[in-house]
Amino acid sequence: MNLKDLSNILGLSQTTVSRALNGYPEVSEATRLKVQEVARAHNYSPNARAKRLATGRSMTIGHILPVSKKHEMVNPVFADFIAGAGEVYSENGYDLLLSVVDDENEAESYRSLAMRGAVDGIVVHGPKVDDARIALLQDLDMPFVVHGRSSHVKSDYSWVDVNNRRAFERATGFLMDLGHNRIAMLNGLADMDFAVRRTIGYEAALKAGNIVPDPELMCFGEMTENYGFEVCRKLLELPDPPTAMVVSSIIPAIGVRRALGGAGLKIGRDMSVVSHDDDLSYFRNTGDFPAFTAVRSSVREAGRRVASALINMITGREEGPHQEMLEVELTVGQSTGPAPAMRRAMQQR
Amino acid sequence: MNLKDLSNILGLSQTTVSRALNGYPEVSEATRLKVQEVARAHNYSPNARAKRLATGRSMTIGHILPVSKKHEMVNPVFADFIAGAGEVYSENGYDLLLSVVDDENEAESYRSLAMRGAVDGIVVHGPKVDDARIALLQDLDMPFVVHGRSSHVKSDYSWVDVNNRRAFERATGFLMDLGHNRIAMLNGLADMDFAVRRTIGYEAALKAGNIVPDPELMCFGEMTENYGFEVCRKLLELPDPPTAMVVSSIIPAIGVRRALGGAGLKIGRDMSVVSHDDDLSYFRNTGDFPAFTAVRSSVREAGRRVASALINMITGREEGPHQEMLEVELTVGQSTGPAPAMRRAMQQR
DNA sequence: TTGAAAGCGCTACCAT
DNA sequence: ATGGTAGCGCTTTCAA
Repeated sequence: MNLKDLSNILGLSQTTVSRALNGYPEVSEATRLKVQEVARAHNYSPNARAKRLATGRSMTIGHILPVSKKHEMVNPVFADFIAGAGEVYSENGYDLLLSVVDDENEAESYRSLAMRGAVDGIVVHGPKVDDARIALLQDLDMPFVVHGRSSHVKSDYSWVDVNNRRAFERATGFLMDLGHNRIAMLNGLADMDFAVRRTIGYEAALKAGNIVPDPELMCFGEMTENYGFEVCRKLLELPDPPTAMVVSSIIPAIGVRRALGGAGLKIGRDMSVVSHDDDLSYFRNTGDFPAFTAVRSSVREAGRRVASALINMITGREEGPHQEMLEVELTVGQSTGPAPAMRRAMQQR
Repeated sequence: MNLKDLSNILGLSQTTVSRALNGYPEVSEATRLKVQEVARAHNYSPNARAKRLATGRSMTIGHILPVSKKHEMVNPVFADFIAGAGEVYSENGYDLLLSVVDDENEAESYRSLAMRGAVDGIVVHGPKVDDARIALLQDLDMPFVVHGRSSHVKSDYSWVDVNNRRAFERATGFLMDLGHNRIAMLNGLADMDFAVRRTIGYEAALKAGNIVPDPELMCFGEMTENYGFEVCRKLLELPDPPTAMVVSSIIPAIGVRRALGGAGLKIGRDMSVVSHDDDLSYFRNTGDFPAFTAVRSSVREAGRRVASALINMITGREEGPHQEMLEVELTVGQSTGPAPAMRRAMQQR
């Protein structure tokens, strides 16, 4: 059942039927209702391929997922983000094109998507401090929104970012309020933009309390469980080990817990830990970490915002670059509530 | 730059240029080289939208990711699978359409994809024991391949599955060889097909050793860390607790470790654990679990197989239903090697 | 308010 | 081996 068939059945022209179905104003209400009814009755849905050619838009947003050759855990944040973006796409009739490429061919993949006209816009994931993809997409004249930012890129572009600096400044300050002055930071890879911003926040908090950041306590690496484990072990072996740590994600935080357990230590008693993550399902309702805190960043919400912004740009509903900062809250996520000292500090903030 | 422009530049017809570019045999080698050269020089790539309309194929495979309303961890297996499938798609010029829907609207989503002609085929994820999607897709006349199977569906359909039954039979048998006779099973949700097959394997192994399966030791649930934790705690409180367990995934296995740790017990010494999972990155190189074993099921490889099969079906390279079983190996994944008792058992197998 | 017809950019059939 | 041309199924002018 295509438009021609449908219009024949209705005894109307394809033009009118098309207009009726697409909400054009110049169709009489009677006709519109009739058309809609018959369309539904015959289970008509317009052919997406034809529509795309005729309109010149693909109604598709591209997401590129770079997967490195070396086995790297696929970022769990990615899935959450996609879920949020996907919601918005469905609501607006967009499809989501997911391109899995190994990171060497990444540029080629963007280029192909653009030149083939396969997508109307692209979402950039995991920006580096100095990310070449931004210039590439500008060059290709492809609408895009970055999830995060790229500090060294000076041109104007659209982004939606979480306030990573402030999140880590608060997390660190929170621990300082508890009386800590040896606070370690377990961060992501040093060339990632978010990692740089988190470092800045961490250092700012320390400096505000007249603490000189100790390079020995500042760690960078891929955020795996084992990374958390190894780094925590090393930190514990220092002559003057930290008494608290801010951790970039729940995954290394699991490793931290394991390392501490191995040393007979306990989170919330012997080590205060603040983890920056959205997904607390690993720890939720366990009652195991009375002093375990989390910074909620709402990756899923970020996905929604990025998708909306991009669609608005594409459809011209929004002009210049969309730049949006999402603030995060510092929450104590455990059912048993925070330890007493922590609760006191919380109330001060 | 479109085909018309390009053919004008070349002084050839669109037909010839198209043929040259698409590898048709009736073009002279000289022309072909010339065309390819000029195409490259002018950075020509054929418009995907036009191509799709003209050929009647969308060169796109759909994956539907159902996300339930209640916060559920997005299955990490999904990402691995997608990575494998994505490779094959790239190699064959297919795009991957990812549709994120809440599980109530899932059927509608399949229907829309089919009727709009947005995809040439669909991959079905996470089949239930009795999965309605199979009949739906057959009804829609949409080529599809199931990752896994649906035991209660009697019709013939294409699937690629891991031998879950055998994996759990071997894992359980392996533990029995170590002398265990109280072996718990931490399985996935009971209505998932893979969970049923794993249960069958588990029971078969026990029965082969004249052990009557104890319902108290058989647990089903969503595979979260907390699930592993809670279940393990309950198991330890039994009058006659298990001495070993087979676990369905690495995530609950992490919870198991935590529960054991809380009780002063250690994997490999006080509790033998076999976990069925692909991703050992949580534990790799830690040397922490000399007796921790894993069944590698190669989800990524499964993604590749499913994608290839589907493409072969679509292009008619393969006839009837594609049904493929992937075997798994039982491996001791730790750098420190298995504990002595385990090593002995391994050698017998 | 409705309809006829010209594209959108490619493929594929039928000629030559 | 090469070219002319009729679609693919829709949208969108332009005319009525």
